[in-house]
Amino acid sequence: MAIEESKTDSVISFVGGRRPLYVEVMEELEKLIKGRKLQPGEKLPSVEALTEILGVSRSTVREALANLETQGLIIRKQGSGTFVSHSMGRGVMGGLERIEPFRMIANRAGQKSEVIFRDVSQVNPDEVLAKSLGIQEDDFLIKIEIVEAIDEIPTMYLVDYLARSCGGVEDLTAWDESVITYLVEKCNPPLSHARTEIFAVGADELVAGKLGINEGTPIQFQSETYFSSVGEIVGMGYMYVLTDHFHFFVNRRVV
Amino acid sequence: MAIEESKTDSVISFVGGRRPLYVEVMEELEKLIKGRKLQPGEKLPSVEALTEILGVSRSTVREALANLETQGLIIRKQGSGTFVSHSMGRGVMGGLERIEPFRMIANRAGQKSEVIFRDVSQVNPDEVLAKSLGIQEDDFLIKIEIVEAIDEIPTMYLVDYLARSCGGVEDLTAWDESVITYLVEKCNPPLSHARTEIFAVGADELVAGKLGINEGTPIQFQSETYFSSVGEIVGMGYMYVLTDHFHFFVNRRVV
DNA sequence: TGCTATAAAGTCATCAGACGACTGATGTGT
DNA sequence: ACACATCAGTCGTCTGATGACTTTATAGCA
Repeated sequence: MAIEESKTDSVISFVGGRRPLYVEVMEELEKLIKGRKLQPGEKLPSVEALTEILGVSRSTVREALANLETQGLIIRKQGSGTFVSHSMGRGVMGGLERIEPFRMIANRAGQKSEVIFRDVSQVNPDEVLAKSLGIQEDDFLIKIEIVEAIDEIPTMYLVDYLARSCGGVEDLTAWDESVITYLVEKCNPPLSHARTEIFAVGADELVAGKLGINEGTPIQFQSETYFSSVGEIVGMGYMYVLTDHFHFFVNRRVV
Repeated sequence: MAIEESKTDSVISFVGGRRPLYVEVMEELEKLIKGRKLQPGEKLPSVEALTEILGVSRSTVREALANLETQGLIIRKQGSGTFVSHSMGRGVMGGLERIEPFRMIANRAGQKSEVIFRDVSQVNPDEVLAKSLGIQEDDFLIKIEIVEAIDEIPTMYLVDYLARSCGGVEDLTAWDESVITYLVEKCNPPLSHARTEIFAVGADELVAGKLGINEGTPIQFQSETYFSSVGEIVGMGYMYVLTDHFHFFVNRRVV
């Protein structure tokens, strides 16, 4: 079935129309699982049944299921069926292994995040940044500073540095969503993956001031490198998180 | 092609013989990528070519590729080809998103880890553990305490609690590799995935004593839940890490 | 009745072949 | 020099058939 035809035949609605069908199927099933229409441990409809329900072929269903299994959402058992993983217990959140706007993660955890400080400026990179991003020290970068509050408590101080190719100060100033969203939607090539290093440190004067805490307070420090879909480094982010009221988690899998 | 027949027809060698074929294909390709036979950014043989090379069908190759893409090892582009991800840059390390013995992670980072304290005992669960593991408080668990040193500096204090079904005190005492390895290789059903929550806290008296640091020193605290391949919780781990000499990182991906 | 062995149904795994859709390069005409 | 058409390569999707494994139902026997 061609994609164009399937717009009418398939239960699945196509928004972009460009993405592979199996991705749509994945998202559809993901919604069911995360929306608790399917309980942990529950058996999914058989592949045959899903082809009926979703209006796509077996191959497509199977490819979607394969991916969901790799993501740990489901477990397939030959001869038996496909089941929702028990690890999808409470909340079914995506962990740090996924790149998502902070606000989205917080919301899913049932907490309300709010930007209480934001500043965009143009700066020259220091030695470390220049080396990381592969540019000269007399080149410039966009610097975005953000302080987020969770339930009205300042919880996160975030500093992002983006390569010039991602846009100008005006673009980022005008942008009223997250930096992540900007990198994914407005950059070309778009943000594809990142590497985050995680430390525990004592808050220094700057951070303590931003978050309204005492110097030396234990705080989580994350250093993040942003990669575009072609593998270039497009930016770096530094994050200071007070884990008293909010914390991150990671879903891990045996190789 | 049946699995039995493919033993002779396929390039892939079957060790267990029980696992799905596409898993074998995945491992084969993974080896190529990690062994740097295929450089980051390099184009993989086409699906058609791979069916030839590996002696399996198109569907199987595609399912393997789908999974590898979800794992972030490769990127597929319709009409263009399949490419090794650039994130496989230096060293091809797995981050926290993969479950691996601590020592393996440390070694890859060029650091030498050593167990300087280890104790195995049998304990009753407290309320939290009993609830998490779904057992009674008068049931019992295996408790494993470990202190690891990196380059001879005590860096990590690890406490694991395993369900009784995983084995007895003797088994764990005799086991001279990591707890992770034990859960993967000796448990039935084996360890499949885990969820780790990450905090920054000040070291309490116990931890400070174990690691030889001052009370209140900023330290990373990880709380981990182990899931078996059938989705049951098989254990929990608590980890205190001094991030001065060693730290973890996470590879993140856009949806 | 109660147990066991066999049969059947259900489901995932794999194979094979076909065609559509997209990308990138090449070539052609203005 | 530029815009457009063409074409080969490759991934995406569909279909039908068969194998392997699990679970359930059934038949037979003690």
